[in-house]
Amino acid sequence: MSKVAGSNLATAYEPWSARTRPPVRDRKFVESLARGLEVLRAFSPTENLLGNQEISSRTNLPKATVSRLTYTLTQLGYLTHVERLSKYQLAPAALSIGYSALANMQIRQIARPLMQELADYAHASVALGSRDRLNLIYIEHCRSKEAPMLRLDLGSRIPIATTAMGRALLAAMPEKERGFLMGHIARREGERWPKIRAGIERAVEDLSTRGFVLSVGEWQQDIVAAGVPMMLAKDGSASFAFNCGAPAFRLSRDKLENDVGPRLVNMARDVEAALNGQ
Amino acid sequence: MSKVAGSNLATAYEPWSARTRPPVRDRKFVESLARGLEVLRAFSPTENLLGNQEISSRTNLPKATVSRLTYTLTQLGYLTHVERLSKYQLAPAALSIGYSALANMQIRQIARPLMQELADYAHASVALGSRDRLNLIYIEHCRSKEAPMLRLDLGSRIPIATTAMGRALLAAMPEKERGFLMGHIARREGERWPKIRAGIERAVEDLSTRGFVLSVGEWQQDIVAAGVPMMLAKDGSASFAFNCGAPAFRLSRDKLENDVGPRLVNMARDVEAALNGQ
DNA sequence: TGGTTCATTCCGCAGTGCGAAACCAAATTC
DNA sequence: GAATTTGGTTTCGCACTGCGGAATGAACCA
Repeated sequence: MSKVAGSNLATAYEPWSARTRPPVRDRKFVESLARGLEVLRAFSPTENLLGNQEISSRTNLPKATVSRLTYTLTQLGYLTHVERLSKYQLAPAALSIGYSALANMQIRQIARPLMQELADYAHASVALGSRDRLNLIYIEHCRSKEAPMLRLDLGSRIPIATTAMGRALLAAMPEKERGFLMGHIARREGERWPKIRAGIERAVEDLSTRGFVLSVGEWQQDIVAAGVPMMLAKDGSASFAFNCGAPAFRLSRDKLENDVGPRLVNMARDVEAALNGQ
Repeated sequence: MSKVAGSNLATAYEPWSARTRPPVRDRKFVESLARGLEVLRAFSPTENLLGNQEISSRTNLPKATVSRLTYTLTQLGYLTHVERLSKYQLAPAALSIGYSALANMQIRQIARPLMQELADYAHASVALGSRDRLNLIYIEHCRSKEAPMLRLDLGSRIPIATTAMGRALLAAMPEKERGFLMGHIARREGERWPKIRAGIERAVEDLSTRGFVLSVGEWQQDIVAAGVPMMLAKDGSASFAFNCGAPAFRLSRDKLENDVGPRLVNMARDVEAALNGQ
């Protein structure tokens, strides 16, 4: 099945923005559904209030189309129309979808206790994420009691290119797929690309030599973290990654490299084993 | 604007299932988007793995259509196809939408500390929810430290008809809208309707006399809770509700009625004031 | 009053999305 | 191992949906 049209590569669908018009005509693909979802995606924690115009420019969809889509989404309760300055905002219905997703992932139940254990041990934050386009989405997150740090909740998106978790995933995926994603990242980052690229290449290196990768202040100033991938299927689909991180002053690089990193690797192996055992 | 087609009443869109074919032809409404989203909604924490057939029956969409929609949603990363027994499952992308929704609601930041305070005081759970069709969706939730109880996470759905939170909302909405929703509930509940109806009517009564409503074991055996509505706009849109609940053995009915309930009302007023102050 | 900026609505047409039915594949049963 | 069942996918021709450029409307501003 799925003789997939276009540039699909293990569902590495384009992260545009500019949906370059369907090069092949795929009779199975429902365009207007995709467009509608693209509208929902245009919203983010920082860009939370958007007018039709803005949505239109962010998604590259014609104004008239956006108007109809927002109308529909509002009818259905996924958006609310803020009269005051006629813009739209995500509404609760949008939540309900996502959270059914969370409830289903048995990987979370299995991983959580182990993650918490490590978090407590390292006085750090341990998270589990999965890729979505060029981001990672947190699907589980444990923090140590005494170190309430930057609060990333379930569902948060972090970039794939500069974070430990993201690089772990990149480093672990098939060459070809990585190349594909890197292409997109490059296009997006422009200026900063060479540096980012170096980081990724180091990650590939690190992963093969020590089993985990690092990000030391490369995503957020003063945050250090280690990352470990976990590929559940050999084809690269169903892939997750863990990170373990903390503010630099709380977690020395030495400890990260020689203690926490290796433990994170073990933890990932344990989760993997438990999952296969199931 | 929004000379709305069909039976829309303050976005009280049908909770079907059976989308009775658009009686009026609404040129603005994008049907296939609605259908695609309906497919996503078919999944729930309990029904987490669905095949095309099952989706088809749950949504009343023809097989062929569902096939195309699931194909599309999979392409986009909202569903994953579980090879093993060819069914679909919600994927992380579904999460990311919901998360952005949460992050935006300033009501949460304002309400949280007050909610936590009450939760601690009452050794109970305090939640804030908003309506979505015939459910409520938790958008904030605080529990007392020493009473880890049934774990309802953000995004959980609870029924509107039997819970304190739901009835609070029902009781507070305009007569006409309530009637409309009750019609749907009735149709859905069949047998149980008379009892449920009585509960709702008592809620209307309770709300006007004491400002809060109760649900004593009517949703879950042994769970007692009080509920208070909060209407932000006079038109009934943008409406939320709070609850405060606990296992029966931990919270006596007396305390609920005479202490916790009134406090919950005060809390809601405070939040309201703070929001208007903003 | 004329110039901006946005949203909505029009309207004719292209082509998408539809869905009954045919087709397949895998698992069961006889 | 043929026949049935159960689900998923594909076909195919057509209706009508959804499209989008352009016109219209509605605020706001100077």
